[in-house]
Amino acid sequence: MEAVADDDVCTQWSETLRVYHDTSCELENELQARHELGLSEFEVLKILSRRCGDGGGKAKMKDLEAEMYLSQSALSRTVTRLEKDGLVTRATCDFDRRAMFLMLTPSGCERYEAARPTYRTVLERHFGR
Amino acid sequence: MEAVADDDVCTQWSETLRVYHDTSCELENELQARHELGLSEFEVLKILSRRCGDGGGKAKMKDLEAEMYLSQSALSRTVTRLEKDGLVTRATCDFDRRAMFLMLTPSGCERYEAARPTYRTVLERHFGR
DNA sequence: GAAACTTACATGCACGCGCATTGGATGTCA
DNA sequence: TGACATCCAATGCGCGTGCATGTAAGTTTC
Repeated sequence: MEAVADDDVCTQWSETLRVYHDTSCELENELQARHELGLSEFEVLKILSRRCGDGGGKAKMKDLEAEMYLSQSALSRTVTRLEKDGLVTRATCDFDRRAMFLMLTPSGCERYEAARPTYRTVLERHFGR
Repeated sequence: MEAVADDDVCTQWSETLRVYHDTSCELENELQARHELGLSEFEVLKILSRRCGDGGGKAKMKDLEAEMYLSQSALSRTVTRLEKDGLVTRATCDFDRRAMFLMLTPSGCERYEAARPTYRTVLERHFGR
């Protein structure tokens, strides 16, 4: 019974790999095609919109980093992209001028809300009932 | 009950993301540090070694591609890397000169066998009992 | 059997990632 | 106060990936 467990971990890993790749590819493609958003970009918007409900969620970079599976540098550039697209604004923090606050712009909020159904649909296709 | 299902798919996806990232990062790091192998490289060796048991498994590129979550171009380059390291050899197929056969070299076989315990250990740490 | 199509693999290219480093701000200790 | 460690974010760099394309070899159609 213990020997069989070896096969199990491989199988579980293969299955995880399959689900991850299928889902992330489709998410990436759909979000890009329909909303001009990468998956990382979307995830940032998602967290920001959760942060402060509606009307401009804000969060520090460090907090975002902790909630995402993205390195500090990758996150920094993702935010740069979002900022360039006008979906997010950076603001220095008064209390700690090393830190940066992020704020969702109205346009960012709008884009996120538009993309959310696409996101859900894809997830439901892969995990749904 | 149906409304809750929406939360479920997100949760399932988050969980998949977490497991995938944690596991693949650790696999990548451990394989690289201990055996100078990337995860993609290892997966190719793994399939090849399964293909024909011991003594030089061989397979066509197309078959490999079908078994991996890797684009055709990425696979081609992965094999180039493996070939450069002497772990694999390319051979043109007599019957179809477009196709390439891949063969595990003794060195490749050895490297794979050495790396396998590392691979298993990591998987067991993440999926085990 | 020649032209049109398809298939297998390699390669140019752009992009996003992680690692390491940098630069500026903050905290600490003597 | 001055020296040093720590922290936050940005950036240089190299790498692996996917997409689009190129090239050569097989297949189909007439």
